[in-house]
Amino acid sequence: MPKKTAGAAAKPTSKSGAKPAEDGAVAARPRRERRSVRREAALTAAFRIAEQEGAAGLSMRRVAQELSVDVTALYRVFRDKDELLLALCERVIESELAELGDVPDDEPWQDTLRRIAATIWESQLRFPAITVLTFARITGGPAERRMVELLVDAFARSGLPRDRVVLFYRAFVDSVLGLCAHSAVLGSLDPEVREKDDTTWSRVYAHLPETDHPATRAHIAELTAVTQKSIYDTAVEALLTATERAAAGEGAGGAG
Amino acid sequence: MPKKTAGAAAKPTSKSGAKPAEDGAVAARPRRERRSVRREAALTAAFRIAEQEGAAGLSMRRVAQELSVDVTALYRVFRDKDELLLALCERVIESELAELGDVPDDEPWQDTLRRIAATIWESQLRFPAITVLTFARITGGPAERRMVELLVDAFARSGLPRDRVVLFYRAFVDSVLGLCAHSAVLGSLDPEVREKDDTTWSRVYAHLPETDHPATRAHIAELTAVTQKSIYDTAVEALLTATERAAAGEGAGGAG
DNA sequence: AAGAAATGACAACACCGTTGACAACAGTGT
DNA sequence: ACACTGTTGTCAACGGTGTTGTCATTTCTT
Repeated sequence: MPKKTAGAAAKPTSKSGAKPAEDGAVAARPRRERRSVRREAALTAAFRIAEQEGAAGLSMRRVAQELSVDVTALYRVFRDKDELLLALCERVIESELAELGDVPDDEPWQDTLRRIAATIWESQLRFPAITVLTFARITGGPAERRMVELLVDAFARSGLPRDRVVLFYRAFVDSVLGLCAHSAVLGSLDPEVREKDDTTWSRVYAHLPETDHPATRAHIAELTAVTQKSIYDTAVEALLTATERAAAGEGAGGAG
Repeated sequence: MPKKTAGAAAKPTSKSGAKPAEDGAVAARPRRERRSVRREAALTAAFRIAEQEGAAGLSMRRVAQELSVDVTALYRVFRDKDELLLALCERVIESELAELGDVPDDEPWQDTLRRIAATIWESQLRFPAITVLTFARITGGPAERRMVELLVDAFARSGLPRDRVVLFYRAFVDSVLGLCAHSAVLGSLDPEVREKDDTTWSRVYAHLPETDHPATRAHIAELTAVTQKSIYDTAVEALLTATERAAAGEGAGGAG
């Protein structure tokens, strides 16, 4: 196992690396800019690879090759692959925020959440590989923080008490991300495996003896016809309705 | 990429391999038994490895080593790693079915679904590595078929029309599996990364300037306190309630 | 110009999934 | 007893992965 030397995480370079926070060093800028450009280039290259060759094709060597650079040079910019993945995730959230635009003050919180859910779904469709690779990870970056703020604010507008706000907020985001990841896995599998899974329904389940699996057999047509998006929408609406009902109940009955 | 020769999937040995279905060949049994035993042993070994060393530690070589056998011998039993993973997934579903027991005829469909959701959650807790590895895959095996039958039957008992049955059924299973996978990822990460992600909330989000992220800041205590299980239960109940309401609506207003 | 810092490239390590060629063994038909 | 066949296991190897150490080169600071 390529064990990461956690002890070295208190990296000796961190002391000098922490310094650029002071804005006085104007002359230090050009270097930073160059490195930043490399970082951007690496990310866009990684995006293109992930889009075209799927999650399996997104390797450090492949990204470096796309930049006509040695692999190890990439490790000067990203400490490890995980950092690159989180940066990609951060970028996806940025694009989602851009597509989302501003949230009008008078927009109902349900509509805000519907728009967010739709936007996340679309970016999952665009970059399934990145969705599946960064599923359930936390970047801690500014874009993610902004997205969290939008979501928590929307749920807070429902009027629920704080503990219920975070409960429904987490149920919402975790479900949304889980469903997107589910769909993304299906969309980013090797074509061969993908076909295998896809046709499993019709191959296996269509030929079940009626005696053993009557319910499945009775719904086989609908099972093969249902779409991922309709499933997603159903789950999202269920969570919104549950939040609405909880808000109505708490608002009528209890404390603020 | 180690491309799989899909053409060879129509393997020439399949003709002779299909024969053992005939029970007349009694002498051929010992061979099958030996192989079956090896298969079982490999699966239990894989389970132990997955449980103790996580998803990253579960490799073909590692399983073979656990059996004191060369790696390539494993490839006589499992065509590739994917087949081993699907077999593991099947086994997990089997254990879930066993823990689930029989479904009483008079059990309300909501309770059936609650019991299933609880069982899936528990097995996710036990084997997070396998959950994350087989997330969103279809085994097509008997255990999975039985589980599908139980779920579809439960939703059918709600009285919804067939297309709505499969819609809510899929929304339910996909959400449940997605949420379990979400939690399993958190539970099966490298301890180092896991801690990084875990503490991100308190590290990053606790120090946000109030002006930029007021809603997040206002809910920081609740955000760090909420548990994965309570999130899971909230989502499950939301989906059940949505199904109930849909059933009530359809039953009162519309077609049968 | 001298020194320090950043950056890139080469080689290498320890893994991974997978395949092909070959040897040992079981049981079968002659 | 013999060759034949099918199963199971071992050895070596291929191409791939993430990652590190070492060294040279460029770039910036002083």
